[in-house]
Amino acid sequence: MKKSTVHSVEIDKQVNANRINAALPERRETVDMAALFKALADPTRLRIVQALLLEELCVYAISNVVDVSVSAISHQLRLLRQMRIVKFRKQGKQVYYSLDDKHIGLLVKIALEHVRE
Amino acid sequence: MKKSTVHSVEIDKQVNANRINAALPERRETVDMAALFKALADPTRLRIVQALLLEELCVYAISNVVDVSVSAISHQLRLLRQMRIVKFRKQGKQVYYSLDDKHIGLLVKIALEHVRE
DNA sequence: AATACAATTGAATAGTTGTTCAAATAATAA
DNA sequence: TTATTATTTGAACAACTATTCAATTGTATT
Repeated sequence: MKKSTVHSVEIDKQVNANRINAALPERRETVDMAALFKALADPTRLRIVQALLLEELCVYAISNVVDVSVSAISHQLRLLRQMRIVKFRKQGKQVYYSLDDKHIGLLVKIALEHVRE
Repeated sequence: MKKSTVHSVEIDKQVNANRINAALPERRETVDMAALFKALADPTRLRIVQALLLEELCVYAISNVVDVSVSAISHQLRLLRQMRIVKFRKQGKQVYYSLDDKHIGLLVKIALEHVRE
């Protein structure tokens, strides 16, 4: 946090903190970035995204690939929809989901390289 | 999940699920990837990482930059240490932290591009 | 209209997470 | 040694998350 002392050492540290903060993204951007990472931070959601990187799939198919109940998948798809990571189109009784973001594939690719080292 | 019906439609869906799963990373890898994203999925931790991308910093300095208590920062640094995202060196009473991962910078860069659109 | 199928929704629940607070280490200075 | 500073640690707590279950909606088929 920050002490209320006013020694020059404290002031220096504050100046340094301000200097570094000035070089960082705005807080709002950092919060948004964290939210993006959070969308990929769950194995179920990440598996959904990985599958959709390959092809468009309906909810039931996703449920089969990920091996998680249709209801749980639907809940997670809602989150991914709200984050605008996936989009969907309805065809008959089915709802087909696909990726709605060009950066996701890159993020997933780099993360995979990371864990394979 | 998966129904116990044995109609050919069900079998087809299962075959499809297997085909897609075969093209995806192993489950263990997906779990590790999700853990990596999770490390970046909190504003406090992400801010720490962003700061360390610029320069090595001691705990107190990080606390000032991020504007979160030293204790909370220390707890988060422990997580980042366990994930091998940061490393540290001790110098006198202070502990200096720096990044220990070459992929992190790229992930953060792409995420920033994403939120800036 | 009635049935079946695909997907969504809301409530409930167990498990997880981030912070605070107080106490404990560790290293240095007096 | 005692005091001071930097950091870590553990317990506690509120807030959040992912799944399950039951009920519901929407669409197509009979």
